[in-house]
Amino acid sequence: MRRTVTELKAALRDMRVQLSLLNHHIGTRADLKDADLDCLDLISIYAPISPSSLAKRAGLHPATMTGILDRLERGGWVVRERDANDRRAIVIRVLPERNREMFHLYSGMDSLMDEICDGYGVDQLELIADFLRRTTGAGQVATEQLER
Amino acid sequence: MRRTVTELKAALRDMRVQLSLLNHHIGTRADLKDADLDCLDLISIYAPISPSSLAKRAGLHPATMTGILDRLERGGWVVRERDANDRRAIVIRVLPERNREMFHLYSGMDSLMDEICDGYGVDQLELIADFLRRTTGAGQVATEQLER
DNA sequence: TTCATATGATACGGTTTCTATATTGTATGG
DNA sequence: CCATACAATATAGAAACCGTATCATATGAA
Repeated sequence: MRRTVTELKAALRDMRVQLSLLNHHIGTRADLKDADLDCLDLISIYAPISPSSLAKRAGLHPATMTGILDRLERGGWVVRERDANDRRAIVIRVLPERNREMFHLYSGMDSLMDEICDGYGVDQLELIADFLRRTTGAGQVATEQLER
Repeated sequence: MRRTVTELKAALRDMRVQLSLLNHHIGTRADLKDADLDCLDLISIYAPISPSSLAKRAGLHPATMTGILDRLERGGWVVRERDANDRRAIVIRVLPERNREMFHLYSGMDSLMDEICDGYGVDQLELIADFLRRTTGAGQVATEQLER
C-alpha cells in the first residue's frame, strides 16, 4: 500500500515533467514562452480575468504580466478590454481563432489520450478524473501554503 | 462516455497548470527558475546524463543548458564530473544534501496526496498510477511528433 | 602515425525578458 | 473636493537566452 502510493507519486512527477516538456514544444511551435502558455491556460480557465489577479495567481510580477500580455495580444491570442464598471481595470479575453490553432497543436496528444481512454469503462474514467481534480485541489492548497 | 473523456482531459489540463504553478512557487523558494527545476527533475530521472542530451530532451539550446547547469551547480544542486571514457563529455550528478531540502518544500503537497490516496484501495491506486504512466508515454510520443 | 573532420562543452555578444520603481489615470471615503 | 488607494503600464538596469565562435578531445582514413 505504502509502496503503491510512492509509485503513484513518482508516476505523477514523471507525468508533470513530460507534460511541461510537451507544452514547451507546443509553445516553441506557437512562438510562445512557457510562462505565456501557462498564462493562456489560466486565462481560459478563469476568464474574464484582470492582469493583476492573473499575476497573483501565476506568482508573477505585475510588470512581467504586462510583457506577457503584450506578447499574447501581439500574437492574436487574447485581447485587452476596459472594464465598464472600473475604468482602471482591464479584462482579458481569449480570441477563438488562434485557439483553434492551439487545438490543432494538441491534436496529437488528444488522439493518443482518446486511445488510452478507450481501454477504460465510464466508471473507471470518472474515478480517474475525480482523482485528478482532487490532486489539482491539493496543488492549490500546497501552493497557497507556500505563499505565506 | 464521450463527455466523460472530455471532462477527464479538462481535469488533466487543469492539473497540469496547477502543478506547474506549484513548481513555480517551489522554485521561487529555492531560488530556481522554472526551467531549472524541470531540468533538475529530468536529471534525477535520467542521471547520469550529459548536458547535451539533457538539452535535447528538454528542448533547449546547449548554451542555455550551460547557464542552467551553472546555476544548479552554484546552488549546490548538482555537480559536473568529467566522463572517464570521453574526456570532452560531462556527466551530471545530483547532490543528496539539497535534494532533501527540496523534499521538504514538497512536503505540503506530499501529505495532501497521502490524504487523497487514503481514500482509495490498492487496486484503485494501481489503476490510477497505470493511467498516469500511460499518459506520460502519450506525452513522450506527442512531443516526439512535434519535434519533426 | 598523422591529418581532417566531427563532437561536447563553454565563452562571447546582441537581443529579449524580467522586475523594482515611478508614473498615469481612475475610484473611493471623508 | 481632496487625499488616498488601486490598476495598469513605462522605464531602466540586471539577468537570461541563444546563434556563433572557440577549445579540447575523439574518430576515421590515408
